[in-house]
Amino acid sequence: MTGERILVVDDEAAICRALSAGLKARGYDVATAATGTEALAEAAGTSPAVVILDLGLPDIDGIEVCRRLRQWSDVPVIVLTAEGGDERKVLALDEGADDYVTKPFSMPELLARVRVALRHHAMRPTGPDDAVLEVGDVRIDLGSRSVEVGGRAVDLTPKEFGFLALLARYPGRVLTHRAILQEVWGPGYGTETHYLRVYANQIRNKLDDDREAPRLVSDAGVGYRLVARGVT
Amino acid sequence: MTGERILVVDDEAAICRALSAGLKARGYDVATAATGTEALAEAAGTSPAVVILDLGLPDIDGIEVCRRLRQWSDVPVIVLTAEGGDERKVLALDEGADDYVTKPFSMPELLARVRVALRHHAMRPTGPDDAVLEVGDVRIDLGSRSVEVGGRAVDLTPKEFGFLALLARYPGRVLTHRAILQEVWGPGYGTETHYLRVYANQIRNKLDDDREAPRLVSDAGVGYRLVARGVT
DNA sequence: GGCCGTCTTTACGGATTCTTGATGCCGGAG
DNA sequence: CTCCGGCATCAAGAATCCGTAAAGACGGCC
Repeated sequence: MTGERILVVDDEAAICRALSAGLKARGYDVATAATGTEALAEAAGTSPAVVILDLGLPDIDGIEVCRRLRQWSDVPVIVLTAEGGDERKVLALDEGADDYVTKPFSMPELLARVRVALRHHAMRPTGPDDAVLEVGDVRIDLGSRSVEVGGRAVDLTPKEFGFLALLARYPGRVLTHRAILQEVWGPGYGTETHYLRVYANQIRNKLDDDREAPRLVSDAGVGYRLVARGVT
Repeated sequence: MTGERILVVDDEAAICRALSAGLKARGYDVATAATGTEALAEAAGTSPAVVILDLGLPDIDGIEVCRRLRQWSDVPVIVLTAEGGDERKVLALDEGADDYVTKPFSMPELLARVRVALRHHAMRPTGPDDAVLEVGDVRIDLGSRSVEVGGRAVDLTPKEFGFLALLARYPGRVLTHRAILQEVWGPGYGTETHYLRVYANQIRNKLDDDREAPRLVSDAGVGYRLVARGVT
């Protein structure tokens, strides 16, 4: 098969089959998973271009799957579920899902949404799922959520890691206060720029950053960016 | 603090109002348009971060609006409509829409989808925020917010950078005092032309500009413009 | 219940940036 | 020639932003 790889996650075999058939007919390469753990393993192993995810999984909650996926990958996730509750919907979207379709769904529509997801995927910043980011001597492993600088392991808290990993995805580029807050802390944050000062400081301490030429640069009134050591 | 700008396009005033209220309550900056031509003009003029588009417009078909928008902009478009037909849905998504919500819709869900759109837009590599502008020997990197003239790095304050970057976006063209003030200082400013003299002077100093043939030219009584060195 | 790591909040000093006022220059209008 | 408006320049006070430390709040874990 030459098409993009799509991972279908659903515990009902009938739906899995129906989706697979429809997707394969359009030339996609389909993999399936029936449980959350299976889905995460599959995603890590085969790095699909799109994930179609049912929320009603037997082992892990679907939203939790989405959250874990987002920790190391930005593969587009289309949630597909029977539950119609607003809350779940909003939660899923805020936790990293890119789209949300309720059953019963129409196959043409789903296919169109898959195409949208692939379109987004195609114009992504860093190449295909890079689980390890490197900026200068800072090495960030998104899979194991570990960081080392110059070979020395550094232990960061979740928020610190999110902050640093976000900046590392766009090396040298300024990310605004607002963008960082909304991505790391979640929507609804956007004005608490004070958190950023506290965390930037903590990160600089842990990275053993030079105060005169820090790797984590702050642009007054705008935001922060991460640069290789010694570079502007 | 003013949030992201969102353009709402709908010919029913009631819906427009409802959407505006909900969005403004979340801190967004909302513009509205009731027709397709209006929408396209508004989008070109104010470059919103997201467009919410009703398909049932009086003049141009919504999908056509979407298509034309895509010819020069990659702003996320969320289609919002009463029509439930699959074909229209698929067509809209394939013509560049990023999401499709059918009425009646739930406000929390729509807001969540707006957040998804903003997330995508913010993380875009080659957005309008990533260009490198060059005017003569002045090089302006909008991504890292750095400036260099003739290879020498120049460090500007946020307002100085905003001033210079704005002029550089329209090389050789005059921007009026009012236009510059409103763009860099924000709406509500427009008469404080004195700021411009101070900042124009500071910028000229930092660029090491020749007083006889400055790169940053002031047109008496009108405004300022940026030209390549030695050119009128 | 007590312990511990993490997140949130408060406080303050110092540096940068923005604003504002004063002064001098120049060219055009009266 | 003199006055006046717009511009350039300088300088100082005000406001803002950043860095830093440390204490309180919260939640998970034993």
